[in-house]
Parts: sequence; C-alpha cells; structure tokens
Amino acid sequence: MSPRQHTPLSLEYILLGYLNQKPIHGYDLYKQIQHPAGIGLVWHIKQSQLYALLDRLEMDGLLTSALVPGEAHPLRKEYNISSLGRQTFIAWMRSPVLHERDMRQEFLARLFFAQNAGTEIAIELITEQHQVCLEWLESQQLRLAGLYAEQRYERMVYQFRIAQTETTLAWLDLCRKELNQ
Amino acid sequence: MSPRQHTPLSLEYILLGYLNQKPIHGYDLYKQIQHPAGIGLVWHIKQSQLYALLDRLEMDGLLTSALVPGEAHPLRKEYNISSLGRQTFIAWMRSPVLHERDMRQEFLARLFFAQNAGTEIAIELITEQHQVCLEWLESQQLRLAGLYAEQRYERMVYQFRIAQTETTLAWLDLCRKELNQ
DNA sequence: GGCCGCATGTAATCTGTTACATGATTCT
DNA sequence: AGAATCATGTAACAGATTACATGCGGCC
Repeated sequence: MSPRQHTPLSLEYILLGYLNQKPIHGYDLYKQIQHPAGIGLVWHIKQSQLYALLDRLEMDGLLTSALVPGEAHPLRKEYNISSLGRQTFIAWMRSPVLHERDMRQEFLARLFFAQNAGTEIAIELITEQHQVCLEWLESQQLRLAGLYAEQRYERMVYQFRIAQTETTLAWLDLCRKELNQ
Repeated sequence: MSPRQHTPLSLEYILLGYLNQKPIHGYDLYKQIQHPAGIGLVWHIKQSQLYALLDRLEMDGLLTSALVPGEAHPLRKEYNISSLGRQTFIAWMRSPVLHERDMRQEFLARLFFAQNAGTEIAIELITEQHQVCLEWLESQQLRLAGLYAEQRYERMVYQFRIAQTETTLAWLDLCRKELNQ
C-alpha cells in the first residue's frame, strides 16, 4: 500500500516539525533550519536535500503543496502539513528516545591514535582543540543575550551546546594535566 | 593520476590509525573498532563497509594485503600500511581540527519542537531522556575500573563520554526546573 | 548593465546501512 | 550432527554532499 520502503528519519521529522508550526516554502524553511539560534545549532541540511525531502514528503502524503504566484517575488511552492503528516510528527514526538551511541567527533579519533604518535603530539592536539573550543565559545556568548525569555526552547538547545563545549574544555584541561605528569 | 575523486574521510583515517599500529585482517579490525573501551565508544562502522573501505584503501595504495592461509582458521587477508598510507595518516593527525558543528541529537530536535506540543509533553520528554542518560551512565561506570593506568588514551575518550553525559543530565535538570516554574 | 538575493531544482557522486551469500573451523 | 564463531564479501538502497542549471526582481 505504502509507496515507501523506509521509515523516515529525524531530518524529515524536523521538516514536519517546522511545517507543523505554519505553512512555508522551501527557501524560507531552509533559512529557518540554518538559523544558528534554532535547530541549526545542532542540525544541518543542504538546500538540495531539503527540496528533495519536501518532494518525497509530499509524495508520501505527509504534506500538500500549492504554487503561490509572486507579486514582489519569484514563484513559490508553499507546503502545508496534512493530517497524516501531523499524526506522523506527533507519533515521533512521543516515541521512545535512545542514548546517542555515535558521536563521531574527529578530535576524539585523533586523540585516540595519539598513543602511537607520542605525548608531545597529543599535547599539541589538545592545546589546539582547547583554542578552537574557546574561540567558538567566545563567538557564541554574545548571542545568548539576544534570545528573549519567550524563546525558551531555543535557549535550552543553545545552553546545551554551550554546556557541552564547556565540559569539553574542562576535560581537555584534565587530559593535558595528565599528560604533563 | 590518482584513481580517486574524493578526499578520504575520518573513517578511513581510523582504519589507517589501527593499521599504523600493526598489520591486521578485516575481521579482527572490525572487532577492535567495535570494542566499546576504544574508538567504538564514539565511532561506529558496519562490517560490510569496513571490507569495502579496506579494498579502496588498497586500491589507492595506502595499504597492501597478503593472503594468510589458515592452519587453525579460515583464509585471512592481512593488511599492512604502506609508506604512502603512513604519510597520509600523519598528515591527517597534524591537520587543523574544527569545532564540530553538527551534533544531530534526536532528543534536541524533539525538545526544540516541544514548543508546539505544550509544557507537559516537554517535561515528559526531559524526564524520559534523564532516565535514559542515567541508565547509560550506570551501565558504564563499572567499565572505568577495568581500564588500566597504561591505557591512557582509551581512558580519556571514555571519560569524555562520561563527562558529556553528566553535563547532559545537569542540563536536563535545569530545563525541567525552568519548565516547572 | 551587472550583481546580489530570491526561489526551485537536477545530476552525479559519495557515505553508510540492510540484507543476503558463502564457506571453514570449533564447540557441544 | 548441528550451532556458534571465524572470515570475506556482494547487491541494493538510503542518506547526504557537491556542483551545476535556471530564471525572476531589486538595487547601484
């Protein structure tokens, strides 16, 4: 019956999540997802993939679309969530979450192999990564002030990212101390 | 000249990293990568992908292979890193690292969209995730004792994972408090 | 006129997963 | 004899990236 052989993954739920808020067209949706105060802080997507996913979600009946001819802009294709789409989204929101098993931080891989490269290279690596984290933190701290009290959930996701980076910094310090002994 | 159109990604460097330690065949390498006290804690790979990558690394001249007929085991294909492979690996180890921009934690996506689902659902979500993190932590704590003092780098990666999860727990508590106000 | 931003895509390729195939050896 | 583990893959597909194509409207 179903035209799909696979279960939709998180990216598709994220699109449904945005469409659950209001109808939107691809270009605007892309900008919203990219926006670093929102989901863009932790989740990325390419424009070409976005359009492809919207297409597929429509084919699967989770979205409907309507062409909006432009007065002051080019032709838009505005998407709207269907009741099936809304059901699917809610089912996802309520399904059990797991502990993420795969973190794929390139830095961790390098540190792991530093055992064969010698202590000095490991310390260099740690120092460099420490610097990168610090710079990122400094570039971000300013933004927190810009998140108003009403933007609760944006702020939470933001704070998560900050907290994780601070933990990484503290851990890097510990590693460096241990290697200097 | 080169048969490849792409630059190798981290997974391929991880294979080179293991092969830089000693010659090994696919099956053993797979078990080492999977082993949760090592790189397996943060990086996953499927067996079929592993064999495919080894194949490609050999075609690219980064590895050589030799068949080892078995006395007490089936036929093995033992891989050895080439000098080009070693150069490639070292260049990767010394290249600049970036701050990871993409974390893709499904839980964060759900929390973000909880703004449309209501506070109760958000609190439910947070409570559930808190439980998942706690259970994971408890399942892991025992292992730290098993990592001897010599296994420095394994222990560091391990401690990173633990610290990140503890930070997540603290952050979840903060979120819950804020939503309960 | 030329460039930038808006807006939607296509094609090719690469990365990673799922499912399956095959045969040897070891354990019970 | 049968099951589990050792050992190496193939085929098909899904997910994601890169590069390119196309056209409209507004601004300098």
